[in-house]
Amino acid sequence: MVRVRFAPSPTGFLHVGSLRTALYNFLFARHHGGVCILRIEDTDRTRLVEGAIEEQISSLAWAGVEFDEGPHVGGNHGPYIQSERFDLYAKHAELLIQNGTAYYAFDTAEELDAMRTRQQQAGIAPKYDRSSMRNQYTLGENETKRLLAEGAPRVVRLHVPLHEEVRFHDEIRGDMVVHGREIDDQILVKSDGFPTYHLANVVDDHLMEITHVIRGEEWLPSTPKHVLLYRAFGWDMPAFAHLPLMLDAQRKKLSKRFGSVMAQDFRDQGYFPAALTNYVALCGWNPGTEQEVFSMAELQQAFTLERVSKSGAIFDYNKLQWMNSQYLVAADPVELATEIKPLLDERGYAYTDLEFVASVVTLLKHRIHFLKDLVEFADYLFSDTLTEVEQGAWQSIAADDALRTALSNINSSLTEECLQTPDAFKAMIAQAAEAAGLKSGKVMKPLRLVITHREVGAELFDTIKLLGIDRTKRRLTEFVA
RNA sequence: GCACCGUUCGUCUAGGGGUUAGGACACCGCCCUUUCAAGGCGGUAACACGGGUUCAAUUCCCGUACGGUGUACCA
Repeated sequence: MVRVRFAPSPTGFLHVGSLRTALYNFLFARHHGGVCILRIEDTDRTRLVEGAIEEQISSLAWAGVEFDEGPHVGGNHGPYIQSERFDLYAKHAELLIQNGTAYYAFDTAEELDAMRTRQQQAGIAPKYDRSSMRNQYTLGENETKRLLAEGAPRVVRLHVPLHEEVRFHDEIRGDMVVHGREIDDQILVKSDGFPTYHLANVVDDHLMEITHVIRGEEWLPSTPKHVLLYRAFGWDMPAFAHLPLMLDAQRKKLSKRFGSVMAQDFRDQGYFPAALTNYVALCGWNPGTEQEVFSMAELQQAFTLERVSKSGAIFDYNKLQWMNSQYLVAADPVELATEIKPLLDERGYAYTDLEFVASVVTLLKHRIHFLKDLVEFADYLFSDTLTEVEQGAWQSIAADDALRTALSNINSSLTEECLQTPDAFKAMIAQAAEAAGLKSGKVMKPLRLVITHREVGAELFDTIKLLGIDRTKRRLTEFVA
C-alpha cells in the first residue's frame, strides 16, 4: 500500500511550489490507490504563524488536493501535528544515544560561531568538529553525566561515520552517493527539547509507514543524514523522489519578491482552481502525449514519477492565463452563471436571472480572461445604468447629423423580424444607413457605442438579441432625443 | 569556498546514436470580420562548450562553463 505525505510547516501562506509538491503527492497516491497524508511540521516554535495551518488546509482544499489522513480528518497514525508528538522524538533520540549513533553536545551559540569563523579562516568547510568541541566525547562520561544531571543546556547530535559512503536511490535522479566526511553531525534535538526537521521527519515517516518521500529538491543535500538516521534506527527506508524547483524569471527559487506565489493570490485574481492545478501539474511533469488540459481524474490516471523532469521550471504566468481561458470556455455556462451571480447581485444589477447570465457568459466568454471580468465587461447587459462614455467619442457622434439620422432610422426599423437572422439584421442596418446617405460600415461603431457605451464586445446582432428590442430602443431613443 | 543537482526554441517540454529535432504558451504574418477577442492557416526560434567512444553523437563517457540548491539549535 502506497502511503505518501505532504508535510508543510505553518510559517505562512501556501506557496504555489508547495502546492505542486502536495499535488504530486496526492496524484501519486491516487494513481496507486494509496493514501495521502497531511502532516504539520511545527517543530520550529519561533517561526509559527497563527492561522497558517487553517489557511494552508483551505488553500489545498480549494485546489482540489485531498487528504486521507491529517489533523483535519483524523486517521490511525496520528497525531498529525508534530508538536503533539513531542514525547515520541525524545524517546527515539534516547534510543540513538544508547546505541551510540547520537551524542550530547553542550556548546553555546557563541562557541559554535567561533568554530565556524576559525574554519572559514582556515579555508575549510564549516562543520561540527566532534573532536574539539564540548560534547560527551571530549568531556568524558562523568562530566557529561554531571552536566545532564544539573540540567545544562544541551543538544543531541547525529554521530556521522567519517569514513563511509552514504548511498541511496532517488526515483527521479538515480543513484546518489555522498561521502561521510561531507556530512555534518546534524543536531537532532534542540536545546528547547524539540526535534529538528531531520529527526522528526524520519521518525514520523517510519511511524506513519510512509512508502515514498516526495519532496522538493532543496532536501536532496540533507537526505544522506536521513539515510543515516534510518540506518541508526535499523529501519527500512522509504523511496525518495526529489522534485525540481519552481523558479522565478531570474531562475531563483520562486519567492514573494516575484509577483504572485501564494495559492491565495491566484484565487483572489480569479483563476479557476482546476486551471491552476492543471498548470502547476504540467510545471515539472508531462504525460508524454500532447494533451495539456487535464481533469483531476485524468491527472491521477496519467501521473507517474518517471515523467517528472530533473531541471527547475520557470513559472509562466502567460501560460497559466491561457490555461484559465481553456477552462472558462469549456465550463458549463449555467455553472459559471451560478458562480458569478452573487457578484452581480452585490453590484445591484437588475438583470441577473440565472438563464440570462448564462447567456451572457456564452456570448462573451471568449473575450475575457477571468469569469469575474464579466462584472465590468458586460455591465450594459446586466444593468440599464451605463458607464460614462468618453466625451470626445460621444460628441463626434452626436454632432454628426447623418449619423443621428441613421441611428434614428435604426431605432424605428428595429423589429423582431430583423433579429431572426444575421442577414436580416444587416439588411436593416444597410437600409437605415443608406437612407441617411451612409454606408453600413460607418454606423456600426456608433451604434455599438450608443447601445453598450463600449467600443468592443460581441457581434452586435447577438448583443442586441440578448439585450432585447425594448432595452435597445430605449437607449437609441434616449440618444436621438 | 566546499558538497550535491541540473543544462533541447524567450518559457514549459517531447525525443533520443542516423529525425526536415515534435508540441504548447508567448511573439509575428495571413484569413475570418462592423469592433475586440476567439478560431483557422502559416512563420521566426533550441540540442551551453571542449574532448573522447562510434561508420555516425544533440542523444553515451569525461572535463569545462554557466545556473540552481544546500552548507543553521529553519523547514
